[in-house]
Amino acid sequence: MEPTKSELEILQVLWEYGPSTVRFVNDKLNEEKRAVQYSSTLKLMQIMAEKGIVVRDESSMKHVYSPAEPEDKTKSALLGRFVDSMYKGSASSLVMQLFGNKNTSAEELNEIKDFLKKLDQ
Amino acid sequence: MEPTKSELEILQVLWEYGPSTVRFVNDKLNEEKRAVQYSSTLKLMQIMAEKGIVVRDESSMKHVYSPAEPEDKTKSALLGRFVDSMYKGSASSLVMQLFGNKNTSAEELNEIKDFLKKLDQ
DNA sequence: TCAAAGGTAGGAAATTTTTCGTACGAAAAA
DNA sequence: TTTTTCGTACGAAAAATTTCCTACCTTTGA
Repeated sequence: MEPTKSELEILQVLWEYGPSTVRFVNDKLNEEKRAVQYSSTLKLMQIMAEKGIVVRDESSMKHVYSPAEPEDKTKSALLGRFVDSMYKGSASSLVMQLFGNKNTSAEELNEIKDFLKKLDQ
Repeated sequence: MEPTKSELEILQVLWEYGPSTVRFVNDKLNEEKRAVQYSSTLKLMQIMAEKGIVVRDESSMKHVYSPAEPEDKTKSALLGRFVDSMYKGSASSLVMQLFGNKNTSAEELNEIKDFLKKLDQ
């Protein structure tokens, strides 16, 4: 399913730190993003569990949440949708825009060149 | 400002076909996307004008709407935000994901290689 | 033992986004 | 001229998202 903006923030915490409790996620959100009440984060994560975006381990009192899908799969899907809607599905258009006007570092550029070389082999 | 999903659909019509009336945009949405009432599209475009996302030419009875910002600028901003939030700002990560698991055509790949070559010159 | 701390559940309010009904004016056609 | 068509304005409803209050249960520690 389609994570909303707030849900994506939560997913990002789970991706970065692995399976987590609501308390942990809420702390990270407050540290890294913005002020948000514990019960808001709780509610949102419960909703995500209902939707099947995350799975919940209830074996202990402190429920532990994990992404239902692998990070890569979700990111790929979101990226794909982004390319489709913004660049009519043209990945190359996206890349050109990325490097055409953004000040992307030479380092980044080299990484990509290496990567593309390896794709050929 | 931050276009919503529906607003983005409207922007895309304006980008593709140039300055347009509500009627025209509404027709395109119905042809290309989904059923939506004329008055819904009208309302949305009026809101977008209030927000400053589009500008409205009221000189004729049929108001003509245009994007307030150049297509590239808006797309770059959105893409930038996407990279920041999804790939911690790493453009190369994004590109690798794009080609790592999606079935991107060889043609697309070549376009990008050519593009990168030109960037060096 | 029992108070305090910390956990979940759930409803409801607030906000944002989206949709549409209706009023009304201008233009075009009969 | 009169009717029909086509346009905007506006309010409000509906839907989706986000936030928080409160109840209540479990664990911990004094």
